[in-house]
Amino acid sequence: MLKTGDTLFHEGDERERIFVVESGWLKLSRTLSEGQRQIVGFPTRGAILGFEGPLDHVNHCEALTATVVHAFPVSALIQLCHDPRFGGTLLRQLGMQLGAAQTQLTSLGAQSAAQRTAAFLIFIADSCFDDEREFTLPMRRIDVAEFLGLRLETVSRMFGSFQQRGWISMQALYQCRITNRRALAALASGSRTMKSFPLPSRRIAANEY
Amino acid sequence: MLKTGDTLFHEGDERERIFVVESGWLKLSRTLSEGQRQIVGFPTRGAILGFEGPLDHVNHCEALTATVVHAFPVSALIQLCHDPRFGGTLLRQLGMQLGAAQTQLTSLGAQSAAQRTAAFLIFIADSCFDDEREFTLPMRRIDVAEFLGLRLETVSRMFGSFQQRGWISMQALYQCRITNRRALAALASGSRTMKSFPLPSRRIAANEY
DNA sequence: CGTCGTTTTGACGTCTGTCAACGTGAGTGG
DNA sequence: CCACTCACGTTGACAGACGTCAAAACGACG
Repeated sequence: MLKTGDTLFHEGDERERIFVVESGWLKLSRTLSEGQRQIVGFPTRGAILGFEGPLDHVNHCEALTATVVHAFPVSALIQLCHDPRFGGTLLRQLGMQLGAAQTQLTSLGAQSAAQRTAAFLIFIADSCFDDEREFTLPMRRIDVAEFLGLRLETVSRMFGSFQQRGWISMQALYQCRITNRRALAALASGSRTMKSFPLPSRRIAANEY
Repeated sequence: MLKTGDTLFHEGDERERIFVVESGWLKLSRTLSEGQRQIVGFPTRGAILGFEGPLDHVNHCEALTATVVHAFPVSALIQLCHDPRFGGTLLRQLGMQLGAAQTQLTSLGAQSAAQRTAAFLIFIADSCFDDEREFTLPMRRIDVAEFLGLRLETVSRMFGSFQQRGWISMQALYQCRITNRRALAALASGSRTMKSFPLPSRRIAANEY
């Protein structure tokens, strides 16, 4: 049981337990020698935490929202793995997390700032559907930036462009509604570029979805 | 048993088997809709291949050198997991691969072209020590570039800079010797930047390590 | 020697980072 | 209730790293 801002474990801590997330959002990050940070993921329900290295924790993990996690000693997880009911599930979950990390690799390595931001918005929207098409960003701009490998100013500009084009609308800083999913998806997939959507002279009506 | 250039599986293929690498080098990659590719890793001895997604292969996998892999049906891998002798090892291996992907994420998101290239050279050198301090790059420039999220021209320029500074020397296109590991490591760790190592006016002698 | 694929090198453009100023909203205390 | 502060976000001007495009060099192979 963690509340916003609580740290579950630090980079370099000796690993005593493995965690499985029951509910809520966390952020998993690494720090390079001189202040650069990279967020490697936003674990949520079902994620296995603390199994990325052989001995010590290689990531820092902190709660973004109120969060419930279950703790297991490493040996218990391995025991659990021998149980025919769970072993396969565990392996599969780790496989999924590996696949997700690789997807993020592709995004960081091969996509522009606009593409990454569009993909990110769609991903978050799909993960936390508060309402019909409105959702609450569980993280701040700086976290988005460090996840996407951008500067927060760049993220802010992207959010701005998307609003100008009428693709999203933001009632409050963390309240977002996607109003043109198709355009965002086209951008994220790379089938169109930002420049191929010229800036409209007028504000686009919110019903053009 | 694969030879250079053989494909082990394609992105989108139905997954029938999981593979464990016995020896050799492969490359694991993804293609985005419009021609962009990202290499997500260079699996070698010990790596588990094909477990990154729930059903179909999400990556393309191809041999860079002559390679030996063992194939298992998915169910067999899960059975193997129930065996106390292997379950823990399997989980740990997947955890390691996840950790490696996250490390690469950090590199792509937070480091400069020079840093990534330096870290890559050190990584490869440590993985394939043919000789004392000389090794054969198992992949071409384009593969390095797509792994590091750079253009091949940029990789070529980085190799060039490192040679000019006397940090590496290349007898042939794929024969590399690290002659100043400390400088490369300082660059990779971020404790110094490229600009803080001014270009020498003369060629540096190879014994300055 | 000629061809082909790969790598290197150069000139140039642009995306994104950097730095700085300004805006905004929440919380606090007078 | 309002002034003040502080953290966070937005916006603008500018610069630099890296991408893009094109040509030349290089090595392998017939």
